[in-house]
Amino acid sequence: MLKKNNSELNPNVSVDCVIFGFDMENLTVLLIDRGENQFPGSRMALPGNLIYNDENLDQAANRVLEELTSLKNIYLEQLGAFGDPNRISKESDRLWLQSIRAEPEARVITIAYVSLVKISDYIPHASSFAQSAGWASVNEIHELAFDHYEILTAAKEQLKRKIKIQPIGFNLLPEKFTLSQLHRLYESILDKPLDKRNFRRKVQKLGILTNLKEKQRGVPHKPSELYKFNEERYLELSQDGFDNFGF
Amino acid sequence: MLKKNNSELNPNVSVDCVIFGFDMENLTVLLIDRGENQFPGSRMALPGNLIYNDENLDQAANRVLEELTSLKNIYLEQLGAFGDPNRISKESDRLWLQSIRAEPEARVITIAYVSLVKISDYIPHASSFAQSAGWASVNEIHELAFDHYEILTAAKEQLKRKIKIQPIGFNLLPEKFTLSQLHRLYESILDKPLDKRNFRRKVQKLGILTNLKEKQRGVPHKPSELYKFNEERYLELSQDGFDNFGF
DNA sequence: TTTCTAAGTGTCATTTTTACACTTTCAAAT
DNA sequence: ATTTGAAAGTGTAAAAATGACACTTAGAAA
Repeated sequence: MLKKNNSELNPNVSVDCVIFGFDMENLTVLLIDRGENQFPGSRMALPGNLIYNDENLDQAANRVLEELTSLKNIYLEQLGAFGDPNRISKESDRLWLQSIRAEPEARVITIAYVSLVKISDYIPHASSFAQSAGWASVNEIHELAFDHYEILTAAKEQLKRKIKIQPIGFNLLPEKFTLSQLHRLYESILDKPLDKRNFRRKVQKLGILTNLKEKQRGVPHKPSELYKFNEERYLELSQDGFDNFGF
Repeated sequence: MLKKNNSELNPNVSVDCVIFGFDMENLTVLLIDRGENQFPGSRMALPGNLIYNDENLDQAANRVLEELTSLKNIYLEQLGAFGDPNRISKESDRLWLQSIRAEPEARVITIAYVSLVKISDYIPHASSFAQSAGWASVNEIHELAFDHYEILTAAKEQLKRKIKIQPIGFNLLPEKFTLSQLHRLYESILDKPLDKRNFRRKVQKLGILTNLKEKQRGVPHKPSELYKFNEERYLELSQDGFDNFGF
């Protein structure tokens, strides 16, 4: 194989996944740990990998997501491309690439994806080159490998924007959930308090929740009623331009 | 130079630009013409080109935009990445690539950008490989080269979404414009009629228009007052979370 | 039976939205 | 000079949405 320097190579293209979860307290994101000693300061990274030559970008993201979480048919949406020529040139990042990539010096342009998963469905397990993987509270993260912090920030903004317009938040909750859980989810994504009564009124008026007529059990306070997201109803309403959750 | 087939090559990465204009009647988009005979059905394409190895994606988009329109400091925003392995495999598209690319068989992943320009500022001229370039009414376009029609569709949707939230529409109008022109612009982007009085009330209440106290001249009807976009005022208002144009 | 905790509930004032039709001003034509 | 055509510009009332606000209830645990 011919050795080339990076200016002779075409760029590599990767996908990186911002996989959000919700632990009933805070918005969380799935990170891989690159190991204790080698990468001081930014051990953690978003999961991602190079794309295959015969798959499209969505397929690549789904594949990487499945390799990481064993989850299929998950909400997944492209965030955008990140391609600064220097995005991989921090010394610790270069060392890591040397250990995992065939062309460690090549420029890497990455396509970021955002995914929302029910945290309960996810069985954490390390992937090939991650020493471990796990959830971290989004607002406790201040540094990540490469430009992943920038990607995470953009993902949070996209999520804020989208959740006001489409009922994607349900992807983060279990099948059965309480209005209070939904309320806390919106507060943690929008990062501001929302009035309880106004929130409930608004959500209920949308008409896309089914009251399961079933109560929480075992909680040391008044038990909440359980609801589920009514997708059929949502699709009906979507027909005639229903696009505002307005929080 | 070693000859490689496409599965041995890393992908090429390009930028394609969806450059919107407004001719006071309809939303338009800048297309290049690949020539009469060779590419029946889809002569027209979005302007775009391969990125350089030492520039980031935004720089590449700005460069390509300037090469095409000689315009600088233009509203420009990333739309997303399009990377289907077959996006360049239509026969007519392959022929064209053979005439302009060093690696015509390589997979090309493109990063699409959306740009808004004042049509009056643009002096159309053909670029290196375009026989000509010019504006086309967006809703008269039904086919384009590669996956460019798909990109255009996504760009229209992004524009619809954004114009409801940020005052980017002003980028499409001349410095001085009438409320009716702004009204028509919004109608043509949102592709639905908007009530004249309600539209005016809403826009005026925003407080980001300066009335120039100056009238249209020479029109065969009551002349309109002219306005300009007040950017300073907009930035002030943006401070405390002003983000809804709500049309 | 008391205590703790979160669930659940209604009203009123303000703002926003929607629907709707006639008068005004200019240029061009007669 | 007068008429005509064409778009500019203007107000109101009813309905809907929003925002602010505090007490009662149901269950588990002590």
